[in-house]
Amino acid sequence: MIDTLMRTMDEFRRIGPVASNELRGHCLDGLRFFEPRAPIFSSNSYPDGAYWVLAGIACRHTHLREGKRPVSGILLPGDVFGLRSLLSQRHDHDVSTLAAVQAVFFSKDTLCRWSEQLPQLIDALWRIRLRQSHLEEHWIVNVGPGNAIGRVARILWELYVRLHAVGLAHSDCCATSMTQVDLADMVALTPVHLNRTLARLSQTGIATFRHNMLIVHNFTALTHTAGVGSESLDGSLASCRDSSAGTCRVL
Amino acid sequence: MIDTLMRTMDEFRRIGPVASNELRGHCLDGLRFFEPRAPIFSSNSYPDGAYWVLAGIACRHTHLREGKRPVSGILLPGDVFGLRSLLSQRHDHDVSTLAAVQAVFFSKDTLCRWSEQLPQLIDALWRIRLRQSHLEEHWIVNVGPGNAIGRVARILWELYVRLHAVGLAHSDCCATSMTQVDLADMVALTPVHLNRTLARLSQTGIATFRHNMLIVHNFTALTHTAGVGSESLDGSLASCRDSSAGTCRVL
DNA sequence: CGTAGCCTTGACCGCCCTCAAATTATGTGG
DNA sequence: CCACATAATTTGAGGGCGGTCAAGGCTACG
Repeated sequence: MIDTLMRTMDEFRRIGPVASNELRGHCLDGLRFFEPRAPIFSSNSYPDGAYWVLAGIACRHTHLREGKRPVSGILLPGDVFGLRSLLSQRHDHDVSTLAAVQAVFFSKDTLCRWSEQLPQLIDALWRIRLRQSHLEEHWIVNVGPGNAIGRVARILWELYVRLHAVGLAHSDCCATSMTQVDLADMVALTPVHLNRTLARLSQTGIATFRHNMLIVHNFTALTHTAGVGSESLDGSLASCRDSSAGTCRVL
Repeated sequence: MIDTLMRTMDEFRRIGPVASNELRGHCLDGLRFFEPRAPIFSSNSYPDGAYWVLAGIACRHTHLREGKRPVSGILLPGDVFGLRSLLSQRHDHDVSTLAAVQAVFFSKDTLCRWSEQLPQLIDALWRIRLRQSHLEEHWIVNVGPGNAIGRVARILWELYVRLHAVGLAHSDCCATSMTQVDLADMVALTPVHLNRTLARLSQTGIATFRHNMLIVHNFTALTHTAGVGSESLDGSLASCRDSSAGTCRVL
């Protein structure tokens, strides 16, 4: 598991054997476990470190009055969170698990030390974070305009592609660990209307979502329904990789 | 003008006199001008550098079929753009001016050189970029759920606060250089309904938007209408500052 | 004075929300 | 394994918010 993620990280930034060993060693010390449906970070608390997800599924969200709980991102194995909050000195949103999560904790001290001694590691983490930043922008573009079916298709598309990328999908089927209420929060629809929209996607033979399980019957149609942006999103998912073999540190 | 921005940058990251002079010198060489309503970056092109806005107003946006043009961020003096695209090797959205813009161009070579010799400068630029990242997340939280009046209030609130912060507002009045169509794209409403919503805000004595000019009559009510998130947004705007006086480079 | 862009207003309609209830999973203790 | 409680999904009916189409007014500029 760790090996797979290390290879993925290496695509973002070649970190070399020394840093690789340091990181691998830290994965043993800093490993933490979280129950399903448990909070990891809460808003307005003060961060003391960052996490690297090894297994499980989590999400970024906030709590609004009236019970609204908009979700602003999905965290899968290989993703990093808590990094940005270290700079801004405060969490501006919550992070909670959906499925049970294993994550490696990097304390602020550890990160500061690496920043001096193994800056390529910090660079790699930032590049991983950067990819999420791209996804967030697509989230703005897709959750704002567009009708219900387009937004839902967009989310299912992202789930399918990303879960596949980290090996959490088998053929056209993936376990999302999400309820329809979770999905509703992600696309800013009511659970009732989300359910109707899912029914439409199912009736048209595009995708089915039942019991936390997503089955994509027609990926081409799903991509098309999700609308423009999917191609570029595809690029975003693959991007941030360090094709220049890392001559620049922070760039 | 440059002095003011240099001071602001210094709050994000103390960069010292050497870097300060280097940056100031570069502001003369790399200065570029853009007409109002002109493109600066276009999607799917390949980036060769980043910009630091000295004067004017621009925005990030994309082009969707059906003429939709969702806006994902506003760029004001002091803001940085094009930085993230350098890492991902491709622009995933457009940047266009609203008002005429003066911006300093940093070529990829320059940034790479600084990355080696004056890393605190790169760090400062990233911290500035980071603040925008916070705003983007609030954009997701606010453009998604919530009704028209809340979304519009949210945008007017951000405009008012940010324009004030960079001295582009006089008392309760600011020139936004935006049409109602621009605003409509920012909140994902049709121009028609945006107009009605603005009328409501005007009738209730909260704010008026006419002829590119925003006048806030009741800031407290505007903040309240914009809803929760404004307080934390306030924090985001002020955050990312380097209160620890910069012992860590990238952190 | 005329044209073009922007703003404003009206009428109509459909998407999505709200409220409510029925039905089906999931889990827990007996 | 069953009875029960709780959570999640499904379906229905009705209404409001915001979209769409269209026409008219305002402003700027040549």
